[in-house]
Amino acid sequence: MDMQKTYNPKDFEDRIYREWEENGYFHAKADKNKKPFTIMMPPPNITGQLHMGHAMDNTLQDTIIRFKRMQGYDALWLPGTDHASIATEVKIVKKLQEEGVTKHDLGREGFLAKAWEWKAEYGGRITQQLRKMGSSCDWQREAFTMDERCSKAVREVFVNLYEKGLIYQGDRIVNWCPKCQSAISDMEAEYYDEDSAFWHLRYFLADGSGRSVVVATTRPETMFGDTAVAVNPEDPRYKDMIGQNVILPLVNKEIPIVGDEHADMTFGTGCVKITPAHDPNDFEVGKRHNLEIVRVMNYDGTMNALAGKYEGMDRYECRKQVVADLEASGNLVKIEPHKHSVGHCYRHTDTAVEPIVSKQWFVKMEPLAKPAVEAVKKHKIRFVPKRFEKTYFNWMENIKDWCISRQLWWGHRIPVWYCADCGKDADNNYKVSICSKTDPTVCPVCGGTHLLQDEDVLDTWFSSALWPFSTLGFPEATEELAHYYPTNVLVTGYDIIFFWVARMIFSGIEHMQEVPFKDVLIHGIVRDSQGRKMSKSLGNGIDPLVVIDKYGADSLRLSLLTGVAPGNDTRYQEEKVEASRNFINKLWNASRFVLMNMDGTEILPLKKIKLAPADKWIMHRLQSTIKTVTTNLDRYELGVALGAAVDFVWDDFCDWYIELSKPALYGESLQKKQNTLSVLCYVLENALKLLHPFIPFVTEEIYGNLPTANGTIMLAQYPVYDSHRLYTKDAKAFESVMEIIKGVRGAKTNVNCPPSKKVKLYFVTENKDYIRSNADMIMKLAGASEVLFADAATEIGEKTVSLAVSGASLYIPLGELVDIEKEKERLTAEITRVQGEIKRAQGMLSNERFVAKAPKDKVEAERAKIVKYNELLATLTAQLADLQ
RNA sequence: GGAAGUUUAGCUCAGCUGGGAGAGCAUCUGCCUUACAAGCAGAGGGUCGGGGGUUCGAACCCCUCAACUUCCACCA
Repeated sequence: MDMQKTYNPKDFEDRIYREWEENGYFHAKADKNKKPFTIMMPPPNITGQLHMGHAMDNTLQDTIIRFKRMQGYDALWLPGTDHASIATEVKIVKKLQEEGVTKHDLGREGFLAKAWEWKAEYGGRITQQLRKMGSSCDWQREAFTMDERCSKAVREVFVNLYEKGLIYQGDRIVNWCPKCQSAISDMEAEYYDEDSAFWHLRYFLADGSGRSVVVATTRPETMFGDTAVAVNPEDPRYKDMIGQNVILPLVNKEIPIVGDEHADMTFGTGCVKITPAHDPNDFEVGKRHNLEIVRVMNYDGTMNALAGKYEGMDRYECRKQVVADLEASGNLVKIEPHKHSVGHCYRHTDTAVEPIVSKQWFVKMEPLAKPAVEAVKKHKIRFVPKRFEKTYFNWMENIKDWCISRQLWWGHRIPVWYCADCGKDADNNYKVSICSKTDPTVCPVCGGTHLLQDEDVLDTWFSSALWPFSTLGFPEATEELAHYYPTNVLVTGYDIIFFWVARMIFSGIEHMQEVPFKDVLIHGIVRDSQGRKMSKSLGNGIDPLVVIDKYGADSLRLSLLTGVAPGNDTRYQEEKVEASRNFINKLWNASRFVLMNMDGTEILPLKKIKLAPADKWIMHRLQSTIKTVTTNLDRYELGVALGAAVDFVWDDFCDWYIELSKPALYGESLQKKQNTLSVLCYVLENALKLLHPFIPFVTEEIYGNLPTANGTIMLAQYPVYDSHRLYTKDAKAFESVMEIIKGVRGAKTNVNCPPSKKVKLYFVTENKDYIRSNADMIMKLAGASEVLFADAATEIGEKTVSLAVSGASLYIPLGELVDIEKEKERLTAEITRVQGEIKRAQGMLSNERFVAKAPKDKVEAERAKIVKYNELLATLTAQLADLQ
């Protein structure tokens, strides 16, 4: 036994992790004789390192999976990382920029080589961090969204969807980031309010009548792409102009006035310029009226040849110039200040996205969304907490097609080839395209060999969506897939429900014909101590590794789990970590206490011990704690579960039981000592097991020192709630004495009892008779030899005993036992309550429909309640009469 | 415009299907007592955001108002 006086995690955390990993304790063997329990780790992006959010996410998962593993499940927690197409590419480009190189300098292949180097470095860093946290994942099954396994799955899924007609290519308005030079999905655009203006422009009618319409726009530079002006067909102001032409200023082009519902009579001037190539609504209007689509901007945000003399100008510069020119030509009516929100690229937050028409690949969502909604409605998937189902439905029921192509290099390349030999059609599209699971070499039409693969890569979420099965070997029908799929629970933050959770659900249903997980545990985000989001720009992020270095991984984990409720945000505060560390230190020292008193005493199995009342009491408390912790872990109420375990250790075990055990440990009877030590050992061992999922390192370390451990490892077995071990009768008796003691102003005991001294028990109370009548019990339980009374608090000091007693002492400063008036009040209230219950039950029973229709056991339960409460009422009334 | 969440002690937060207002930290008092000063014993501190309602009984259910946060949609 060589435990140090204070807990020092650095002494053992790394060593213990190494032992776990080297001995393969986290490897799930796809054992068919065991029930599987599976969690897929949300793969962190390889863009950098883990932050507090990851720490929280992984602590939750680790706690759950350790719990299940200890319960005997074949528990698989599959780790991995995400290539994070756009995010990573942006980072690499930035790094190259610092070196003075562009990605085009390197070329596609050279760039990808750099990307893989990046992956090796950052991916490795992340997995090291996970180990530091104590994450018990199965490293032998580690996956990466671009490894062979996952890429194969991506290919399979793409081709399947393509063949079903659920993937199509089309010209659509997409959010275009001029900096990434790529399309981004609707969700990747972030909207911020910006101060801008409404430019009111006058367009004259072409008939020379001098009549005009005024359109209001926030993007005057797109006017060159205008192919119509829309007015509401019901609008009396403009009704008669529909069908006529107006002249587009600066370029003197004639465009028609069309009638369309899109124009809101009450908004702006009621006239809208229609620019189908640069606005999603206009695009729709254009389709309805068969308008030409004129794109006037290049993909880098500059104007193209169709903008005439403005060609080559940056979009904002062009805006200025156009406005100036319009003013000069007298077409600018007014400028109205206007605040509106503008989409920005989530990777380049300083860059406004440009809605722009371009050819992209899409997934048709409607047929996929439907069964995905059903699955949740039919409770095949359960969100915890439930309210997030609403968020999910809201999105799924209004879903738009998913733009999956990105004009990037880092990612899964779209498995579509074009035949250069067959050439292009009038619309500049290749005549022949081939979508295939294997790389084609010849054109099936002309037999030519000049095949060109589509340049684009897939949205990074396309591969993440397949994570629950791509990692298990899909499309191969592997044993793992059969055993572990569907997984049990997905743990993630609410910020990612749309991006990821929803897409995994419809992907799982579509490709595996089964939901990917049964439960979705949604947690909040970790904010800083002032409640702000942790972010790079604010510089308020806390590095989990720094915290671990100072306090140890267990303390961090504990602090992240204390008091959390599913779905709620938490704040990171160093004081919480400190408090957690203090608890662990308490546990450490309680363990030291037990081990120090061991002196080579043989530990007996509980069956062979005649338990003293206090022993039975602590066993009873242990059992009910096990029950609370287990049921709450199963409900994903980790905060509640942890709270119960901590309270048990600190309050019941340390503050009471250890104190109560001292007389026996320091007393003369070897038998008593052995018995007590055995119970101490038993309770400690089980407490360690209870806490192990939360704080794995320290519990493992202490466990290794227990004589009962015998070199075994903690993972053995989670304590099982066992009603036979409840010892109800004695425990209840003891508890009632505890009540007596605690009830008198929440007193606690503290025993300071050197060997072979007798214990005197002092009470200061006005209700001596009550104590006397219970004296025997109290003495027995506390191991005291005498019960004495002090007449006043002064006699034993303000608070105590150390003044009054030399040698052994157990002090219990007491005040009033029970305040009679208060007790009367309490009884009266209780009687009212019971009367209420009876009334309620009678009410229910008098309801004929209830009696007729409700399940019989419910009706019986109500009858039983009436009997029970009537008895209770009688005793209460008697008690009240006693007091009078 | 639509939706969700939050509001409980000085701070951070628990409080499960309505039934005695809780924890940690902070503050104050007394203790280096032989597991632990990262500790022990005790104390103070809350009209559970405001108002209304249902109920024998409301932090919890219903209505309403207020403040804060978040998500979605729209923004010519």
